[in-house]
Amino acid sequence: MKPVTLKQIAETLNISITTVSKALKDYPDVSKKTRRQVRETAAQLNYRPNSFAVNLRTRESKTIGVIIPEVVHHFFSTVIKGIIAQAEKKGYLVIILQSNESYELEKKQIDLLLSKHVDGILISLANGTSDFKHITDVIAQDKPIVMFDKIAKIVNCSKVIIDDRKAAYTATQHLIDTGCRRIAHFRGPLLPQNSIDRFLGYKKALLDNNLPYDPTLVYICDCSDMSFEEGKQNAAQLLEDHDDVDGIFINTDMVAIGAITEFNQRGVKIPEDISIVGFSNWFMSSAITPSLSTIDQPGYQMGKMAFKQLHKELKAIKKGKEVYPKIIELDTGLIKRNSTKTNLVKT
Amino acid sequence: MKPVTLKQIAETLNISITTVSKALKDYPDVSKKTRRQVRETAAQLNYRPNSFAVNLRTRESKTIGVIIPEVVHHFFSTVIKGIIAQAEKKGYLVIILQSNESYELEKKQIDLLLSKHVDGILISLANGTSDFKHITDVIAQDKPIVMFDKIAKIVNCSKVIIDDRKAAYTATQHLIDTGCRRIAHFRGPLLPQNSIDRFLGYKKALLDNNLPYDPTLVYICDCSDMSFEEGKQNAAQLLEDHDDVDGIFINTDMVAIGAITEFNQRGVKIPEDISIVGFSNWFMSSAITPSLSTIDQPGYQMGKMAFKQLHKELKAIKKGKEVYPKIIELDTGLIKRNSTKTNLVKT
DNA sequence: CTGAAAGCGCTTACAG
DNA sequence: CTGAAAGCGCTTACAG
Repeated sequence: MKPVTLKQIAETLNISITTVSKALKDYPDVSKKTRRQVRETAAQLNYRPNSFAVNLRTRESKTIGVIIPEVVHHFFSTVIKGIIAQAEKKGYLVIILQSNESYELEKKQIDLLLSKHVDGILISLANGTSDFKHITDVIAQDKPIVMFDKIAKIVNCSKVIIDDRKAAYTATQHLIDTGCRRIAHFRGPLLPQNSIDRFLGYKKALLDNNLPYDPTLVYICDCSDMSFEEGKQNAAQLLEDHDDVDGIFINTDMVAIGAITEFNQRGVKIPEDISIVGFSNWFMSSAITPSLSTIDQPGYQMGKMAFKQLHKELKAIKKGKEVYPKIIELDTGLIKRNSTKTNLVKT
Repeated sequence: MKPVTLKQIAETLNISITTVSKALKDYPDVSKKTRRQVRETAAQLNYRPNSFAVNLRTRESKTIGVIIPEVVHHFFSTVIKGIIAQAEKKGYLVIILQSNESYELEKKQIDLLLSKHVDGILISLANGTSDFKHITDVIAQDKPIVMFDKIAKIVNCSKVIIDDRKAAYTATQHLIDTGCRRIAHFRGPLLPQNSIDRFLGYKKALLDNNLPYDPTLVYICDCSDMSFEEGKQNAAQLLEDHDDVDGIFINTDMVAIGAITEFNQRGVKIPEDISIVGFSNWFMSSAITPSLSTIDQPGYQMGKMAFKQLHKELKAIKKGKEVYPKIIELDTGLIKRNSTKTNLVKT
């Protein structure tokens, strides 16, 4: 069954293709009667415009691309959900690609999306990405690109982020406020801006409270598929290295839950012996025992805002207006649960 | 900066567009010299074929659509990962839509994908879907569609599934083998085939072992966002209704983990008082205490196979061959952990 | 080995 | 109010 075209509608009604096209697009210069006839016939024949032809003419695909390091990830899949929902509202379709944290793949995928002529791109950078030419190339082509979560400060485009430094500061301050004095940090990989910022927030909180910063208390984890295991391993290592630690601020909930599991198995009491604050408010954080104090990271909202900003820029470009990159910072909150003690009165 | 076209390359080299096109596509009837020149110029100008024009001519978009009930879901996001990985290998891009378990949305999304002229569709049905005209319409248009996980037996298309009934039977049998005699079931919603099949497998295992089937021991949960909470609630309700239950087979791990959490809080001993088997082998199942015995459900593999089958059909259709729907059944396995007792010798 | 021409299905400036 | 015509960028059957 061949798809129905404008031509067929035109022939059926014995009028021109032009008029059919106009009638369907509600041009004012078509008689009511013709318009009605055309619409009826189109419905009857189950006409669907051929989007390739439309795209070729209008130079719009009504499709955007999303590149994300990892799909199987609660935070990222929540962001995707936000993007898809918002995009659908505005009539956009979403192509999803995953970089597996690889710079090479990310580069290829940008190329792929560009050759598919997506209208714009949403990206969260791979951990391995330290060169940004593939991104600036997109911008140079006048295609809007919006970064979210894992961004590059140096690239001049819109970004949707949280204030990782501030959030980490709050988390660490909470540990201090509840009596911790020797606080370790399980950080993320070295390159990504957000793991750097969380580390800096941790450090600043220590210094502002006149607590010494001790680099041997900082443990790195890749936070990839194995992050639950990494949490267990780091926790075990920490117990071996330092018997005086009384608090840990952990880069991400999954790792924190690994650590809690390890401590539980070894009979280390949380929060009595060691208090823990995680990051992201993964739903399992409230399910584990003890429940995990953590920072709430609004993934759905982030996806939604990222698309909204992209859409704004899309519209601006279409009108030939200048686009000014915008940094959108979403609020985070500290969620106090049972892995930290109740606040002490500040002295 | 306007995109480079074949015309520009042709003008640069003072040859025809035809020859440029042929040279880039490795047609044999182009001289080596011309081919080299064209390739060089194309690279220099950073030529990218306009996919709309190509699609319009070739009637292929090299894009497929995926409709899934929920993106923020460990099993489904794993399937998506498998689909994307396999599709990328074959040069296909993947548009992802989520039905939120709504039949109405699902219908609209099929329409959307069709009007975007995706080459084929992969779908896991919404819980609410009981009419399949939107699916058979796709098939009638000679577009291949492959169902996975949540399928409709009645629709004549390819499907990638597991044998839910058999897996549930195995899970229930394991409870019986380890000494349980009064076994409850937390099942999924009423419509989806896989929750029906899991229920039937549970029932059959009871009957085959001469254990009475008691409908009051079957609890329903929607398994939506709230499924962790549902597990807790059902567990609490079960304790109130029946104090003699010694085992539960639970439709999905997330619900099972909710139940475990509730039992832990109430001091019900697992597996001594109540044994539990879940379904899906979510990674948290091995993290929780006690770790959860469960059925391993190969999500990545399922996504991979679903795309592979679609791709096969795409190629067949292109060659004008007949397509024969195929049912692909993936293996599952019982994973014994600490929420069930060690096997007793069968009497 | 090269190229002129038709055509994919649509949109839109222009003429009447 | 209607329609002939050009053109988006490509592919390919055909002629030379």
